[in-house]
Amino acid sequence: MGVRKERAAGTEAALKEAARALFLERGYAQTKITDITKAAGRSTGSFYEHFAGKDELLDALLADMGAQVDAAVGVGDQVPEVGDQALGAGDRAPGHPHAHPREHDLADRAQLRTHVAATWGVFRDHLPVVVALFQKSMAEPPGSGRAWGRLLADTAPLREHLAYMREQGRELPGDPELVAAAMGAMISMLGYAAMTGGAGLDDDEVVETLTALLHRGLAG
Amino acid sequence: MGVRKERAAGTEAALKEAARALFLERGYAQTKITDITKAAGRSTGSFYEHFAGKDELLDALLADMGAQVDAAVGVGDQVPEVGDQALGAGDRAPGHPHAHPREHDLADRAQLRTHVAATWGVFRDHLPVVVALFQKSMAEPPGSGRAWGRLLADTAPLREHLAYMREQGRELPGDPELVAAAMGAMISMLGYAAMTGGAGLDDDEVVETLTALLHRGLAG
DNA sequence: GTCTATAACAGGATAGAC
DNA sequence: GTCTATCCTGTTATAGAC
Repeated sequence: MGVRKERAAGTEAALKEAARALFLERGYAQTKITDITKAAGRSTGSFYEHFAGKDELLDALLADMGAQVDAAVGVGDQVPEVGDQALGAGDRAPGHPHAHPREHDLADRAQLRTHVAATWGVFRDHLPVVVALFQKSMAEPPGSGRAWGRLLADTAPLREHLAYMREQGRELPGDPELVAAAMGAMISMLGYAAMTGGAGLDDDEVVETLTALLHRGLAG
Repeated sequence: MGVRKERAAGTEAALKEAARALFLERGYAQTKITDITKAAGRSTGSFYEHFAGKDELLDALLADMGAQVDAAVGVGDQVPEVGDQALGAGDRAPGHPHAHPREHDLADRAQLRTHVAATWGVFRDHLPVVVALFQKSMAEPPGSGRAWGRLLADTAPLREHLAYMREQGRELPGDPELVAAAMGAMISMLGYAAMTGGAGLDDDEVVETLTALLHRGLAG
């Protein structure tokens, strides 16, 4: 962190960092490759030396995020699936390493809260990437139906938890798949809106509120 | 409906209809003006005789939708605000005519269901426009914070209901504004995903499930 | 690896005849 | 009002020197 920035960090890192900042500020589609190179202080030609295009850059950012999330939660540890649920599990590398126990009881307030908080935390910690991913997925052809497929995929672990609950005789508000999708939709959409614009919002308060709402909703 | 289509219906109507179909199929951003004119069997130049651009075309579609929704619910009638809540209330014409009673009790299952069903119905009945609006708003610069502002605006009536409930001494899962936003986020995101891809989904089942989830969540 | 310059190509919007 | 033809702008991607 000398007078001149850590240019030694490498062009690739500089491009990534610039991209993160711009994706968060202007959005994915609005950020042109030349914007990124300009912000990073590099040339257009140099960009293509490192990435085949904007999509591939986002892939790289996604991989970085995946690695950090994995490192943060540890393999086989708790609530890793909510990280996936945040968005992008479908786009993630092959074979998600998380073999997650379906016995987590979401009717238990503490466990539910942990799940909600984990998702919220991933949003918070990787906002630029999550935002870019979200925007990109929302720009897809509606007719493809991929939004639904993604939502189902991202909430699959949640669905498993709910299915297990039902097997235990607990009464749910509806089909586990649908309820899981509804929960995921709520958290991700609210997360996107709140974190890109909810200035005075306290993360704990939001997690607390969502937990309360869903806890009552699920446990009755 | 003769051999050759009702070309007499007018170019403007043809363009609108083509736009609706394409917005739903390919998405708003991906639909080029030339795509619309081609589908409508008109020329590029003709398009600009009727609309200043794609945005203005969407405005026109939105106005049509607004008129239909107003006609359907009647002024001063029940649950018109959920129509707004669906999306776009902020983009709507000045002075929303709906003076909606805040005394609606969302802890009452029937009233809650009516609200949920109304929102869902607007999605269903005006899917192309809602989808286009949704996509367009998600493409905006995240840094502008408009997503949050829109969510708050669209759920304002909901918030009023919740605030009233709280005044009546009922305990909510959290701040009315936040809870309303969460509810709106859930319904709109799930609606988008489900209606653009949830093939075998039954509307009644979804409304029933959402109502159950939220009813428990709010009423405890 | 990095740069400058430029090719290649959308896509939006307009001009002017009919 | 509608058409065809064209202009113009912004962006991606590449070529080729350093």
